[in-house]
Amino acid sequence: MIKISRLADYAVVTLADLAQQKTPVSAVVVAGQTRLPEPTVAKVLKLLAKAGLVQSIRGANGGYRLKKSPAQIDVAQIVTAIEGPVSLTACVEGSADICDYQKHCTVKGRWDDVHRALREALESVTLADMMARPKCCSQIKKRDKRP
Amino acid sequence: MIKISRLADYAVVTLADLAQQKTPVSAVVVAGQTRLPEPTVAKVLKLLAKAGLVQSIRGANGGYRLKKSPAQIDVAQIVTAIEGPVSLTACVEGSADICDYQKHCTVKGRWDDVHRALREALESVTLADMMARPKCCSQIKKRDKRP
DNA sequence: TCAATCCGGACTAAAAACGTACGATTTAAA
DNA sequence: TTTAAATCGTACGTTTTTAGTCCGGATTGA
Repeated sequence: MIKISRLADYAVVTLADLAQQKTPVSAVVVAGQTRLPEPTVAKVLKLLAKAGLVQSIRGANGGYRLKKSPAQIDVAQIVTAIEGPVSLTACVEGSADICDYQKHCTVKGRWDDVHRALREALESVTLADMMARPKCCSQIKKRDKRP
Repeated sequence: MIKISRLADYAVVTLADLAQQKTPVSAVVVAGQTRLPEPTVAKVLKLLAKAGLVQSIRGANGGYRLKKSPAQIDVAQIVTAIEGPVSLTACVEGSADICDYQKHCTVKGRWDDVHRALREALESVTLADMMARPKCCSQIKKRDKRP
């Protein structure tokens, strides 16, 4: 299935946590609040900082804080920060990559439309959207373990 | 990066090839025409048949043919046939799966919007769209081999 | 100075994807 | 009726990707 990595999922949770902080918080604190493993949170925050979504403050009392408002951060940015550019296949415009079958490929260059639609979809949902509290349900959902 | 599997990519090429055939063709023939590895093509065709996108005809002179017109087959169907239901994370409505952090997760259930946008994006492009010849470029694009 | 904190890369282990192979089943044609 | 051409289902080994961990170095406030 098409999916994003767990790390990108964590990134959203991490950013949502940061969005609720007034002062910079360390990776350890974020891990504690989100219950995510510390080293992994640290890794995610590093990637987010590199991508410019959060600001890192070094030294004692340092930590991270959002660099933009939640409404300015969309899912595409988050995913890109963690996993690199969104691209479904190797055969994407501008890609330096090339598949071996290109010579005989009849759909050459035709993934671009899909790719564009996907990117727009991811850009249409912001962090603020994802933080909006659902009115009900989620809290009371009962789940089974699968076999 | 968000990406689909190579198998799904092959599926598109395979379907595009089938779309140009008048009579049923075997997996071996499709492999020859597309230059894709035979066993892999066979696997892809099996999956496509199970999903109802192609019709399989067993026995001598058997093979596969499209069950719908290229305009009726969208990318979402193809990807779903190969990789199963499109879902970005475990935390999707209706999923039997559950992540361990759900109790403290502030974005619980909030991937659904993204998920929906993504699915619509994939449904908006059909096989017919992907087979439409680009007016120019693709054919003459020169590429380098990668190192 | 000292302690807290980020930085960057390297490394290991686990999971998924890929490609392949094989025996069973079906069916058209000889 | 026999034979050959196909698909079907499953199982397996390898490769690739992802997740998670760790450590030494750099930065900064107290």
